Amino acid sequence: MSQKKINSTNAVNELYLDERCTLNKVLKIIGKRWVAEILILIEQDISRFSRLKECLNGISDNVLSSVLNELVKSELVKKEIFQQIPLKVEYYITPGGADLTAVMHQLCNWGKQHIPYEIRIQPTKKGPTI
Amino acid sequence: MSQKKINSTNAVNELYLDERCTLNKVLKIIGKRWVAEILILIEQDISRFSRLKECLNGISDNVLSSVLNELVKSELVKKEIFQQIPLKVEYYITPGGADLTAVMHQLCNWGKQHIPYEIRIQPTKKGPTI
DNA sequence: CTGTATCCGTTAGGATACTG
DNA sequence: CAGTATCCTAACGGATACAG
Repeated sequence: MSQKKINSTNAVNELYLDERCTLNKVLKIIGKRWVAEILILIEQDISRFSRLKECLNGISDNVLSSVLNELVKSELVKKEIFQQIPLKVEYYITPGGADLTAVMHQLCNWGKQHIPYEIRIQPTKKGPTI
Repeated sequence: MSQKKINSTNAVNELYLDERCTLNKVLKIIGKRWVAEILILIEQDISRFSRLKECLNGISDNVLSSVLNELVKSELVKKEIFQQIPLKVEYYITPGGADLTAVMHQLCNWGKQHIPYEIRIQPTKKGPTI
């Protein structure tokens, strides 16, 4: 990274816009439904497709599949395929993904402090909660 | 005021995630387009509707308006109306909102470290001077 | 100046059936 | 077991006109 005149309004604005842009990219990845849940489940060693589906009440195959593909593409998650019968696939979190979940846990803590409790629906299937 | 179909799978899944962890509620608020930018602009004392619109290249009135309403409703932002002619309104961040932007800056830092550089936004319009 | 009302195209999310 | 292919609908984001 090159040194810049941090005092100039120009440089400050440039930095700001750069930041705004990057933050946008991050939120575009993790801001979609199911993504945060899935990432944190994988962080907690729920590594199989079927296991993830068990933990996520109501998700359909294609949605889980597409989210996993996105996470792999974004390099938050690694996919390992074992060529066996029956087929076996495992997902792991990457170091970058783990860094991200750390911040997401802070987001979650913020929510616990600032978002009021509203409706409670019935407890759902087994699986670790965040 | 559109009413939601509460028995659709879509709404059920949304509720499920909301209940499962507040993280999903948080992301539902800040994960939409423009929301993060607007919140950070308000944090940086861009308090007027017209000023925000200037800073956000391309946003339309109704979109800016609806995002602001959401932020007020979520108590991340306070709205103060001065009954004058012409009308004057100011938005400022709440303590809870400020806490949230702090975490958002961490998200942003994560992005800077882990998201490869692509396009950089050109600072065409005048932005805030921090 | 600060919005709301309405309309409209695009996309995210989901149901279902099928495959290696 | 671990997906993909299709089709479908509701919600989102935006354009425009107008109002307090």
